[in-house]
Amino acid sequence: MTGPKPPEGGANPQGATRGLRADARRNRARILAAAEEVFAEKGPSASTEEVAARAGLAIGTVFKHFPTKQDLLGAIMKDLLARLSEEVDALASDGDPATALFTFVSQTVEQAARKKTVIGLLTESGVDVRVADAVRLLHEGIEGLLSRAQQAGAVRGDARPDEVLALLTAACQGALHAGWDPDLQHRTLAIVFDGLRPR
Amino acid sequence: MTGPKPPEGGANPQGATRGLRADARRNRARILAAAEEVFAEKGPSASTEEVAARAGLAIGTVFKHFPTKQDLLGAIMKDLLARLSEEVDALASDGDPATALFTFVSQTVEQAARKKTVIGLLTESGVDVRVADAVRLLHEGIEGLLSRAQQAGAVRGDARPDEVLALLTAACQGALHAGWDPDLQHRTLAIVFDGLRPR
Amino acid sequence: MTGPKPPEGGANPQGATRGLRADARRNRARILAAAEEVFAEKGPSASTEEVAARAGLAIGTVFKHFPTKQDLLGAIMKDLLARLSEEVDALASDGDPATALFTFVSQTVEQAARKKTVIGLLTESGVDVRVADAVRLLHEGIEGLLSRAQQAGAVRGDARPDEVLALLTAACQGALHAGWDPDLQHRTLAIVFDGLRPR
Amino acid sequence: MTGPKPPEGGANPQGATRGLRADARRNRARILAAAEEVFAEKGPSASTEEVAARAGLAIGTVFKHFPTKQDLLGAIMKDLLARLSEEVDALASDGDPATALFTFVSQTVEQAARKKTVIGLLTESGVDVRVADAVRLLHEGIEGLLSRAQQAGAVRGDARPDEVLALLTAACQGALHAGWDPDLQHRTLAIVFDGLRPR
DNA sequence: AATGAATGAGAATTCATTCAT
DNA sequence: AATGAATGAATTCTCATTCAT
Repeated sequence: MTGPKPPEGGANPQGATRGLRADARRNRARILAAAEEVFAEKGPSASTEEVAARAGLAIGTVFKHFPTKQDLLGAIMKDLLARLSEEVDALASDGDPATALFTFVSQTVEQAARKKTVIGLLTESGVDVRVADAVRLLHEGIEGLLSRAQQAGAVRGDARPDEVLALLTAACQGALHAGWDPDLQHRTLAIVFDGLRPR
Repeated sequence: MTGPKPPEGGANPQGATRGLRADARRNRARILAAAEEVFAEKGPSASTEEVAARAGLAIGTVFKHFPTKQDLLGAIMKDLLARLSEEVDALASDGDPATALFTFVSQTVEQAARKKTVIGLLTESGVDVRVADAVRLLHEGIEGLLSRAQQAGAVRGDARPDEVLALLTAACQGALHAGWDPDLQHRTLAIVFDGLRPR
Repeated sequence: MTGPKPPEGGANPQGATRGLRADARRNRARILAAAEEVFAEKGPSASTEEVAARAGLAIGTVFKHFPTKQDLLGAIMKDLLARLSEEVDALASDGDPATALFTFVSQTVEQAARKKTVIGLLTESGVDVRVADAVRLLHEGIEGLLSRAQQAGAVRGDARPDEVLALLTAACQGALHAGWDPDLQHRTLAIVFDGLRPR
Repeated sequence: MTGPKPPEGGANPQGATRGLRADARRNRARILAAAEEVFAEKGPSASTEEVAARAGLAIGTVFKHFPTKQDLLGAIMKDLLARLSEEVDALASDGDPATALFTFVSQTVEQAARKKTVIGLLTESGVDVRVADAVRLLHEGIEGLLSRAQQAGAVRGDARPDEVLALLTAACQGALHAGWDPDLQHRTLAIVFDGLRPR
């Protein structure tokens, strides 16, 4: 036996894609993109078949990459959370501490509305273990943003991270499901931010 | 031929129950109650069969009253909106203008969390005609509550009804899907309310 | 609510069919008959769809009666065992003790070959609880037949019931899967019966 | 161009392995061994993928050697029959004529039970052409064993080879599917052997 | 030759909806 | 009006087989 020859994938940040052939990795990404779109538009009860069609792949390929629908949903969340964490980190390192938190929230809500992502599912309720780590990561990132904003005097001292996350998810949900237009979105967030400022 | 005995179409607020025999009206109510519970617990993808079982009726009876599942979901929403409107009206007539709006919001969010009702669907996106009226009614009620609160100086003058509704639905969604515990719910709403107060 | 009106099914021996409407009971029987044929011909991996087609019913109907394929297989076995037990009882009450056991075995093997039933699966290995009772019943019946035959001096005294059942199932399997012709079947059983006689 | 190097088609008993490179021949053997195990454990509906995994090879390699699953099953049978024929030959040449037949049957049944091989499929019904030769070979071997035993006075003169094969397959099936324990197996065969002895 | 990703037909199961009783 | 059995399309998941690497 000559043994398998994994294309030694160098330093790849996406753990799940390591050890996959180039084409498989490409398809995996396509599936995730398609799934994010489809589930955002039709909710988590959309069919896996439709995800496959949107990705331009056969249904079997989707199930080969994600053996159950739950796995697929979980992978989307993990991906989404990872992206948000990156944004948090970016803002934390080069943003103005006084506004970085608000920028992050605005940005995320806008994205939720625009890309109709499944952020509504990105919370701790019903999340399986595989996603839990990613959630914790985001928590910590927000915690950092918040404490900086508080030190800068931009946010009241008694606000806690879980409240910020609650407001964030609520706003995303609202923007997503109730179809807020940009103006309404802006005005609504203005009120929320006012609530977060020191009196 | 004796024919059915419509109990005179007097002034019956529940439009859909006019012209039904007493037992049929009772069944209709039972179905709605069961459906609200079931869909709350398992989401809108729960089966109609289960609704029938919970109501102690045969599946055929459910479909006799609500020809499609959509009709059933629509009826629940209408019911829910009607109940909310009633609460608004009650608060408008005998509540303290300065606090009635906040009370209403708190109350509604708490209910959403506790009863896990389908309030998430109670927005204008994707609402069929039959529910539109009920939504408008709630809008108007909130408008009244808001303007009173503003006149009493409890809420900033530049807040608009659609922002309040946006915050309400967002909070309900958050409470519902992210599983806020009572404490988190309270603290989060406190921030929102602070944002609504005059500076 | 008027409540369901089960057609008070009198004295019905088939426990599982009690409380079913006449048409449902008829269909249940049709499904079992079709399933017995199909699984006998193609083995247990034959599709439920084919069973439905053979029964002239929609696939949903089959799954309504037997929620899983396992349930269907289990029901067939139970049925088959019940039928065998009846034959044993009949032979025990009016047959000649000296020959009843051999008659039963011959008869059963012949039937297995002719009707291609799934008798091969009628053993204790991998049998779920629902069938266990039926198996026990058959055991007891054979035990009775055997002890009578021994008392009549037709069968050696040291033969045990489990050996008889083993020979029976083996012969059925052989007849079924190896396609014994009537002559071969007869000659083979003659040898087995000789082995069971006192020396 | 150098081309493949067929290791001269000398006198190789395993027809199918002629003309294969050494590593390919090794893989073929590995696949057969894995397949025998897997199909024994899970029945013929086990997946080819699992066979590949057990063999430590890629699925493509399995299909390269055996273009269809049927081919794989057929090859296993042929292998098994060949092994049985060898045992028959060995017993015929150095065993006691009076007991060789019984030894062979006992041995084979025990193996069937222990290794849960696919012997159940080793009969004439549904056997494809590729296996037919091997079956014929076994027939002849048994015929030899039987006539010797008859000449030695250990088996009744009127027993015919097809009866012996029928009893053998039946016993294997029984042992395999009904899960006979060693004790039951022994007692059951004792009866069968008694039936084969001269009275 | 070997690999393993992709394919897509097929299988089990669910469920909204219809209709005979 | 109510019942609940039947329907069949849709869905999730499996697996034999093909084929680009």
